[in-house]
Amino acid sequence: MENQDQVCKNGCKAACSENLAAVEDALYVIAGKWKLKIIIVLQEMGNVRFNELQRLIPGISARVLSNELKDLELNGFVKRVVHAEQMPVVVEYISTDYSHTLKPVIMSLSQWGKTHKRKIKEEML
Amino acid sequence: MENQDQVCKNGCKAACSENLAAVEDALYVIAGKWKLKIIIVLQEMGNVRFNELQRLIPGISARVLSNELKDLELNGFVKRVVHAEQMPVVVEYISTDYSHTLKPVIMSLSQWGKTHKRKIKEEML
DNA sequence: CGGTATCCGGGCTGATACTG
DNA sequence: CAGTATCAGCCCGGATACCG
Repeated sequence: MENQDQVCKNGCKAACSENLAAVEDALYVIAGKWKLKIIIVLQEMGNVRFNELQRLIPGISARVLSNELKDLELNGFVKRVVHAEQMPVVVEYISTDYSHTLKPVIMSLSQWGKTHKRKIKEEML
Repeated sequence: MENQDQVCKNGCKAACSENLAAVEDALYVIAGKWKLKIIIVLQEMGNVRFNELQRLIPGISARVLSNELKDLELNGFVKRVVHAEQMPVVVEYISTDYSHTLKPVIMSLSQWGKTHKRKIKEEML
């Protein structure tokens, strides 16, 4: 029986580390306080300018927003569009098609966040 | 038409900030480099002891693991079980029922992580 | 408007050593 | 085994000022 147990545990370890690696890969790109939030806002609002973006995401500073946007652009989640025809220059950020592959992740997180908040509130009583 | 645009944008803002808040609530609890990983391992392995847990999660130090586990226990994701009958004392950590409500989140992240990795690999060529 | 440069403080972290 | 204590470094991120 000890043997059976061991066999099972080892099987679990394999499945486990596979999942672990996949989640790690995902987290590597979208982890952090702001990345997902920026993606959400851009997906829902369409095209957004820098300062408006900052206003829509409470608490983020210009420097951090700027850095995050560069990162997101590098990873193909965000496109930076410059309208040079206007003065002063207008810059807009839009979400890419690829960023929409994150929809399931965002939905499940949002869903869980809602039920979690409900649970917390009930516990307060 | 400018008006229509404005109406739409405002509608989006409402929906947006709702989603934003929900995701924020979720991230508040499970964000960070380790939390989800610990939960995954515990869910897949059943009961795991401290040092084994550390081995299963490459890169985590004892101090950090200890802190994360306390956090997770406080938030109801993990149960700490002490088997006092044995010497030296055996401590096991197990995932709670509530932690299983995160399954959809974990699955979507894992799924996305896999396809993302595939995409990255293709881009390398 | 759309950022960047610099300064600076605090917190997280790894390393190491230690305990019951 | 299952952690905790201490310390030093460093990176993140806020505040502020500034630029085209």
